Amino acid sequence: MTEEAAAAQRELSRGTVELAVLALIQEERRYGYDLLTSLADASGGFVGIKEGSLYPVLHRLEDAGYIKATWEAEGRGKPRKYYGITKAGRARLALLRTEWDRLAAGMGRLLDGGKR
Amino acid sequence: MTEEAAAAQRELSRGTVELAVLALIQEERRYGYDLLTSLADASGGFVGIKEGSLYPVLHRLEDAGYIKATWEAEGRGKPRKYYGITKAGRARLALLRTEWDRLAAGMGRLLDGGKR
DNA sequence: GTCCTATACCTTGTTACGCAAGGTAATGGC
DNA sequence: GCCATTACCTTGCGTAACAAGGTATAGGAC
Repeated sequence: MTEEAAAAQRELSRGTVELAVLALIQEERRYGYDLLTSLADASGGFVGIKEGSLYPVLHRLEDAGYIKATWEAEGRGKPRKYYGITKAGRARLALLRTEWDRLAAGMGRLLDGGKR
Repeated sequence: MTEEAAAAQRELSRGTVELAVLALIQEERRYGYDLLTSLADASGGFVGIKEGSLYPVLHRLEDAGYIKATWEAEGRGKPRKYYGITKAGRARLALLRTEWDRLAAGMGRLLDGGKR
């Protein structure tokens, strides 16, 4: 992957982070550090996020009441902060999902027009 | 459309503006003011852009050598600044299109995983 | 025993995108 | 004469994502 392509990917994926994070947390409870790899995996490597972005996002989502954290020390290593989705989070996820579908459809139509 | 949904749409569509604009200009030469409505139309209303965003984007694209402007006064009204795509612009468009496809596929996979 | 790596949390400062809110100017309808 | 529309533009703002750092624990390498 060229640097230009990577930059383009970064730029395009702006705004998808909240949606991606919520989607993963809804699937099952997650902790931050896990999300770093899970995000890349679940999207096939095309939705990434860096540490410096992730934690602020998680705090933002928690402040908004979309996710809720509980500390868990299971003996191993440092204790982890697990996030679960709330009822409001599910509603938010549904909304973002809808808007994403619309955007994807809109872009598809737009790009398709150029091909025809 | 609620304000929340509109905000979500704005947030998600960040980074798609350059791609959308290039796609439309590649289709046929366009001037700025026309793009304001054409963009919304071509995407079915789900990719929008405001004046305050459009002109900076056009200048950015022109500075980068992706599009090229020519003034045309066809008797009617104020003269228009028509933009055409350059060779570099076509390459850029292809790259963005590829990255967009990947992002859309990645998000699709990620969101699908949550549904199953 | 100490060092390095991986795990796991976090913050501060920067960049740049897109928007809101303005400004300028020409045409045409009423 | 005036207002809406077309058509270009700019300045200032909010904020998202990143880069680059910091803290701390556990476990393996040597």
